[in-house]
Amino acid sequence: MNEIPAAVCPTSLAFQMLGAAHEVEARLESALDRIGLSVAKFGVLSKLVEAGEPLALGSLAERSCCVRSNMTQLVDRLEADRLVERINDPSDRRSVRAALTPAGRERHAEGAHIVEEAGRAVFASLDDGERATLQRVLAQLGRSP
Amino acid sequence: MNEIPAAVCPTSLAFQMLGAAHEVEARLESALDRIGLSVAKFGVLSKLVEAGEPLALGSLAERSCCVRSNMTQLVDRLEADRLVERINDPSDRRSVRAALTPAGRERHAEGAHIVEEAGRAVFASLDDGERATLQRVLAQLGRSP
DNA sequence: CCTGTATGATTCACCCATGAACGAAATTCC
DNA sequence: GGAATTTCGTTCATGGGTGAATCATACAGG
Repeated sequence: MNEIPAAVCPTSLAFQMLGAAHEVEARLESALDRIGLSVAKFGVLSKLVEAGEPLALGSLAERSCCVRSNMTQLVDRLEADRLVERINDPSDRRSVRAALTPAGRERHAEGAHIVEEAGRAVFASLDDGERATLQRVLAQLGRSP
Repeated sequence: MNEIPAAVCPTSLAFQMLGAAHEVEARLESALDRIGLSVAKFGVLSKLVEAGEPLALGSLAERSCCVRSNMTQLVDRLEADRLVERINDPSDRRSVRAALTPAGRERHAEGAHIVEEAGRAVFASLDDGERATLQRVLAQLGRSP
């Protein structure tokens, strides 16, 4: 059976995708909430850990695929949490770099653990092949635009 | 090749999924923006069209998988756009029902057209089999929790 | 030099979403 | 009938996101 799959309605597929992603995000969000992080905050910490050095807010916004004004506020909150610090760039006085604090580095490590767990739970109902297919299809979806 | 797919990292898969959904949502959002709608507003109009009758805000919130306070504001904005109207329920004076206006019904029809187009464009890089697989995997993801 | 122009961050107004607190109305249970 | 409880919508504070406007600084070209 199922040799000739019926054409999939693009509208319902799109909304199904948004719904599923909403579900996944809610699960990560509630897991991270246990250590006072959000998906957005964890994302910023990850970028800083990856980079291995303080990053200008604009660069951070670009890597996070969001606008600069958003990063301003996100870093405001992260700074209030004492997880990052703003430092001035002497070589360009317009620029402000976000630097991880030791607490930020540590919180990111805890977050990475939690996200790994939560991710595993979310995709537990899929077998290895389905996960690989999903990854391939999502990547394809990102490449075309 | 690829007989034994490497295990997929759940963290990166989760973030890839959020990123792809963000992309899809942004495309729908920008398409709907041309007629002054958003994905959230279109969703509410759709629920009202489906139901074929005015719906209480609580019921609308439940069908949209969001909290009631959110629906209050969403209906505020839809009412400001003259696309829905609040009507009192004489049989339960606590209840407020949202009713489509003729403009709302018409705007929904335009939106449905636009979303269909945009959805088709978004998934254009996938073949029929991939779309069917994606749908199946997303459904599976939603069933397990 | 100095006058544009481009770029970095911020502020502001807005949209969407959540949860807690609240008042009003319906229900339940003496 | 009246007290306690539940349910409905709203309001408020907060978090996360966008785009437009603004200010300071850097970087041209004359």
